[in-house]
Amino acid sequence: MRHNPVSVAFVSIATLKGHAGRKVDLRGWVFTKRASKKILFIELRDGAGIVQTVTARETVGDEHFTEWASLPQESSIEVSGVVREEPRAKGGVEIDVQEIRPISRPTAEYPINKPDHSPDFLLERRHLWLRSKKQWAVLRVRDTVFHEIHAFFRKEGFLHVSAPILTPAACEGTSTLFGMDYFDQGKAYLTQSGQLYMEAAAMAHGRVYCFGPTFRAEKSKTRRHLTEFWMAEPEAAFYELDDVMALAEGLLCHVVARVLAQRRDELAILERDTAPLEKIQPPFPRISYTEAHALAEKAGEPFPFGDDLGAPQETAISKQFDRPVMIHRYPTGVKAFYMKQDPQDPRFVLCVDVIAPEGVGEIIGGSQREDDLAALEKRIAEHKLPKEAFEWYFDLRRFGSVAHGGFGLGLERTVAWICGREHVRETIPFPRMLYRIYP
RNA sequence: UCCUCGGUAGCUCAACGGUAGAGCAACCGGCUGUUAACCGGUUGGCUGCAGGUUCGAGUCCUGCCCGAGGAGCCA
Repeated sequence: MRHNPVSVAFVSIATLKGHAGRKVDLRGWVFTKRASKKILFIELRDGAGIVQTVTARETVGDEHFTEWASLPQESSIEVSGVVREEPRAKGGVEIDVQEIRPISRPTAEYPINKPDHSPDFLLERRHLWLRSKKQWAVLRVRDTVFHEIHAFFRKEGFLHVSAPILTPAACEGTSTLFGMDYFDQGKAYLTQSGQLYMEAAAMAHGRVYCFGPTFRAEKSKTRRHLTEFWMAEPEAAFYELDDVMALAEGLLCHVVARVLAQRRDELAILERDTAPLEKIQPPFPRISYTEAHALAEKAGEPFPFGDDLGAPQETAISKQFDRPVMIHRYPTGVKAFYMKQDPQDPRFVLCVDVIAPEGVGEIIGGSQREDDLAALEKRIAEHKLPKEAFEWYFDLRRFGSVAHGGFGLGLERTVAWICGREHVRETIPFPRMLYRIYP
């Protein structure tokens, strides 16, 4: 069935408008098909876009017409035809087919054929689900978010530094880690944060960030959790909490603006209302934990003062704003050991959580770090963490300690928010979750 | 780990304790500038697994398996 390739320049569907009136060669997959006696419509998908092809029986003859009309969904094909401007078509152009050359016919019925499948069915076939329109759009937005996070940090003078994936011990000592045997040196773990290593790198380069996969072995079963997800973690020397908040605000505004500029079509495919995204402009509201506590109470979601905010509280608070909310200065007891105590009030630490609007929840967690050696050693002891493992980390305070801080941004939650997706599992190509590691 | 809900045709779901059904998909035919096309027909089942109650279980009971949502934890 494989034909002899001739020296033909294949055209991308994304650039078809510039070829109006000309004959082109395309290649891709049969996305949808509607056939009748005289006319055949095949939507061709080539990865860059989708275009409807039109085949007339009287033009191509009975034999060809019958053969091409029988091509099942997801057959791979080459198409030769003339580009015609067509106001009735979705993309403004169509292809008048002269020839279709099948490359490979499916050997079984394509399983994803109607938009009424359950999440479990689709996740089991994630390798095929990626081809469908909305999933295609989500990954393109994700690509832009990924790229623009890098672009923003470079613009702000941050150097990319890769953090290790394998680590000797818990970074934060809170979450459960994926462990493995590491030769004769005992256990190693998949990283849950590159932050501590970024603190070291910040003392070498001033402003740094890492952006890589992160692993949490927690048995979380919610639409906001994955066991493997991607996190961007900037860290900067001489940064105080206000600087950390300004950086987070700048990053989110930059990313949203770039997605709006570059991914209009994809957001339309996702039926995402872009009006809320247009509002993502500085300044974001900044409220203290104490203010958040009062706000939650007023919104009918009270919780004990001193406790961490739960998902219902976060949702209730974020509903009262039209842009991300920064909640800062949480009680010491509910936050990680490395966060610096507030000199104004030692009951609190200099941290910030950024809650995305529209119910997605926390997308950023950050803080100013404890830069005083004695205070840090005390916190390590309070959290019952093994002091020996942190000797290198103490060195950062022994040799020229300075104020510094940073945050972690969850890529999938950010993409879920921007794309208006219910669940983070749709925002990563192959999600790893509590009960799923296939495909 | 806990709470709630679910598992029936390839898919999405119905079915009072009394002969397992519809829509979609697939296949065949018809028709149409179609676009979640439409119309007619055909095919399609160990009702998650194991036991129990009953004249009779998809339905009731017990245990297990699998999944979804939420809680906790976090990004």
